[in-house]
This record gives sequence, structure tokens and C-alpha cells, in this order.
Amino acid sequence: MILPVDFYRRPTLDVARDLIGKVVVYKAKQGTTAGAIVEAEAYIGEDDPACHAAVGRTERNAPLYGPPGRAYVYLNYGLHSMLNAVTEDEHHPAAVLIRALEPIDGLALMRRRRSRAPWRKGKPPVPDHELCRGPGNLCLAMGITLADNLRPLTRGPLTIHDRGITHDDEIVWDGRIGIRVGTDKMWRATVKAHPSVSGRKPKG
DNA sequence: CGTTCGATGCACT
DNA sequence: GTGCATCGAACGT
Repeated sequence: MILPVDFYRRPTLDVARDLIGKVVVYKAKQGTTAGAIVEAEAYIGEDDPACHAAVGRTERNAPLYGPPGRAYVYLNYGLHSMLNAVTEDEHHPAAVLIRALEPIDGLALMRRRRSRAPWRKGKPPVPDHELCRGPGNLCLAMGITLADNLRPLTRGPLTIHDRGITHDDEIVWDGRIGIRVGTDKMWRATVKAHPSVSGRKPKG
């Protein structure tokens, strides 16, 4: 079942928590890829210094001020697309950054796309659990680009589904990573000890 | 184990 | 011109 718009029209922390275990599906010409969300971060409002809306409304962050249930995709570091799901409503700019997936469908296609990256030339293929590990990697593996910005997540090539996957008590809240400000907010939800979660792996 | 740094595009100032 | 919600290699310990 595709998640309805009302799923996204809620407090962003609730949406982030509930997105864990949901399945991102992308139907491209080359084939379909899909993966279950295992890591997501909330970016909430103009008072959150790490949220793109912190600088007020601009052309780039306009999707945050639009209706919920749409994709907010932007380019970072000149190389990596970032996939967000817009949440709340027109008066509350906020979104959830999808940071990692557990690959489910189309692994071969994901592997092919990952191998295409310049820095991967001549390297061994990416292990399955790393195919969608990290926000840039998952967009590359899924074929998500700036062309997907503002697309509804309720229909079209890019959708998010409830396939009945639950992680129950395995969800852990941490500080958000990869940002310089707002790291004090515990707004990063992950599946505990999942191999596809990005960031440094815990000591063992 | 840890930290540093280059690749690379574009919105923002 | 500056600085990123990154990735991964190349170093140093």
C-alpha cells in the first residue's frame, strides 16, 4: 500500500519514526529498484539551524513550504543528490531526509549504477548491504536525480510503500550527522545495529 | 584505530 | 567567492 498524503501531514518526528521500515520504490526504464528505510533524519522549521528553511524561503528550499507528501531533492557537494520527504503543511517547512535503505529489489541494477561513479572505476563491486548506505549512495543506486524534485511520493515513478515491515523496539534516536549546526537535536532515527545504516560502525 | 582532503555543481551572499 | 544534510582514498598513530 502506498503511503497517503496524510501520512506526511503530521509532526515530522512522528513521520521520521514511522518511515523506518517503509519501502522506497523507483520504477525506471532500466528496471525497478526498492529498499526499506533503515535511517532517517528530521529537519524541522525555520528555527532548526540545520534545516534549509533556516534562511527563510528561497527558490531552492521552496518545496519545504509546499504540500506534504512530495520529494525534496537537491544536490550537495556538487555530486550527491539528497532525497527528502516533505512533511507537515504549507505553514511549517519541514522534511525527513532518507539516509539509508536495506536493498530489496533490483540489486543488480543498483550495483551497476554504483559502479558508474567515477571514484569506483576499477574497484570491486559494492557489497549488497552497502548499496544504499548513505544519502548520496542511495540516490545513485535508486537512480534518483534532481529531476525527481517536487514529485509526489503517492504516485508516479517514485513512491513509498507500507509492506508490513516493522522494526518494533529496534529504533534508536541519535544526533543528526554530517551537519555543522543543530547536532544537539536527537532527530536521527535508525534501526539498531543494521549493517546498512551510515556513519561509523560501532566498535566490536 | 583516527583525521585530512579532493572531486564536483550550484544556491546563496 | 564561499560553503555545503557526501564519499572514499590516503595518509598518520
